[in-house]
Formats: sequence, C-alpha cells, structure tokens
Amino acid sequence: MGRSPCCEKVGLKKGPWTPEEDQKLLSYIEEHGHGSWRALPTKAGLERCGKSCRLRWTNYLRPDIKRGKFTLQEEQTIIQLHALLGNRWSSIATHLPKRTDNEIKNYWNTHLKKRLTKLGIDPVTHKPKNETLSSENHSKNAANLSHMAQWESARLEAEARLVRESKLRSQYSLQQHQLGSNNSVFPSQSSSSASSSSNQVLNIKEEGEKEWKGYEDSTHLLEFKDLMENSSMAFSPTLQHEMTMISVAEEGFTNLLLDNSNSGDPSLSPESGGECITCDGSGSGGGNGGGSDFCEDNKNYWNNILNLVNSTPSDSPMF
DNA sequence: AATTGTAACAACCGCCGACCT
DNA sequence: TAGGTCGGCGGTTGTTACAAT
Repeated sequence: MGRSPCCEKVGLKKGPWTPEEDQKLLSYIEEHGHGSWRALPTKAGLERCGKSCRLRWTNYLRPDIKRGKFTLQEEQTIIQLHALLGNRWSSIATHLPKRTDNEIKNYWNTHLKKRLTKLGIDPVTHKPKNETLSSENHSKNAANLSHMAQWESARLEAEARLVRESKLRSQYSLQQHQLGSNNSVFPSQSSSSASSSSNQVLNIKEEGEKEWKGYEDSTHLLEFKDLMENSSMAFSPTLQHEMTMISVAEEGFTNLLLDNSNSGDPSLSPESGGECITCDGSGSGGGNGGGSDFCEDNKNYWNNILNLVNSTPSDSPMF
C-alpha cells in the first residue's frame, strides 16, 4: 500500500489545459503513442502528471470522441442502462460509441438526473417516488432486475476489456506498420485511405466479436452457468432461463437497446409495446407467471419513463 | 454596470484491481 | 508472496459562461 500520489512532484501544473499543452500532448501521442503515461509528460515537455495527461487525452483530445448535444436515442440508452447498471459509467459508455464515461456521467448529473427528479422519478431506483417499495411484486422485480444487472455487468466488463485489448493490439500493429511508413497513428487523420481506416475499425469489431464468441462458447459462459447453478445467490429458474436465452441470442443486449427504435426489434422496446425477449423465452409467448409479471411491469416501467422523457425534451420550457 | 445564482462541463482526487518484480 | 507501479473508475470539486436581479 502507500502508493505515492501521482502529482506529488512540486511544480506540476494543474487546472485547465492550454491550447499549447493540448498541442504538445497531441503531437507527442501522434508520433509515439502514449506508452507509459507516467513517463509521457517529461518526454512530451509537459509540466503535468501522467494521470492528468491521460485524462485529457481520453476525455477530450482523443480523435474518436463525439462532442456536442446528446441525441434522444443516446438519452434513452443512458437512462435504460443506468437503470440496469447504476453508476457504472464506463460500462454504460461502451454502449455509446464515441462518448466518454466522464461525459456521460456529467450529462447524467447535470441533465438526466434532474429531469427524472422533476418528473417524480427517483434517479437511483428509477421508480416513481411515491411508489411503495415494500410492495412484494416490486421487490421481486427489483431482485430480478438486480440479477440481470449482475450478469450484464459481468458481460459488459468482459466486452469492454476485449475491445480495449483489441484496440491496443490494433494500435500496436498499426504503429509497427507505420514505423516504416512514417504516418500518423490515427487512421482517421492519416494520409492513408478512408477504406483502410474503416477496415481497421472493422477488424477491431470483428476481432472483438470473435473473441466474445469464444468467451461465450467456452470458459466464461461455462463459468457463468456454473455460477448460476451453484451460486448461493440463488438465481430463480425463470431468471436462469432468461439469462440462458440472453446468452445464446444472436443479438446482444447492446443491440437490443441501441437498435430498438430502428430495427423493428421488439425486445425491450417501450414504443412498440413489444414483449421482452427475456420474458417470453424463445419468443413463443411462453414463460411462467413470475416472468410474465416481471415483463409486464418492466414494460410499463419503461413506458412510463420514456414517455415522460420523450414528452419533455431537453429544450422544453419545463427545463 | 455590478452582483448573485445557476447550469454545464472540465479536471482532480482517492480508491481499487491487475500486473510486475 | 509482498510490495510497488500503473491505469481505470466513480465521486467530487473547480472553473467558466450565462441569466436573473
């Protein structure tokens, strides 16, 4: 223990970054990659700690960051994922391409949380504030949601790790390649063709998907199933079935959420009033009573939230 | 024009887990 | 295996811009 603070060195600058500092950091990373963050400031000629440099890069300077107003789709995704995952911003960010966890967190704290509060919805539980929490039905639903969240959290972490690893590998191989070609490390900004950069992205995606398939097919899924079967957390048979259905589904949770408004996929789609894929088993409309109740209430819950949100856009005078 | 309040967001802080020696 | 280093995460604070008084 007793890790030394990263900014213990006297004289290191804090506070807002100047354009000159940004340029130094950008130039250095473009040329060398970030490498060790701790060593970077010295090499780049910056009087900042490595942590500060990393944050500046990941939250602001990275070329693959989308800035500006959040779309309605993004807002909905954040609310849905927050209900499922809580304040796990990095996990939520993996479902919002080009948005950083910091940006999502800030947006939640300054916009969405207040909006839900004003609508009478508890931003922590995502339930109407006047609703009695002692209700047996809702306790059951909360437990189910919590179990789903546990599984989804684990999956998200693995997914995020795979993406990171894939990116690192891709960056590394690209840098190796560029040592010979002397190009920028950023495909989108380099002189190489757009097709090569999109290929890069596709490769990353394919690699990640392949690896995740591997995880699904092998150890992680088995471990998870084992956990479900042996865990003292006592997953209900219904939930185990639901989770198995999720795990074998071709469409991942991400797609269910992100595509629910434009792919026609009825899963978890409040607008469509469709049934949850997790509730009706193989889609045959089966499932036991508990699952159906959960599904129905969950559907109503999302309807309530999203109808309210949709009916009160951020530029509404109400806000 | 000056002051105060508030919203938005950038940045920092402290903790934690993974990894390395 | 203990201890140190590093990067990542989430909570919080600081700063800036703008509106209201």
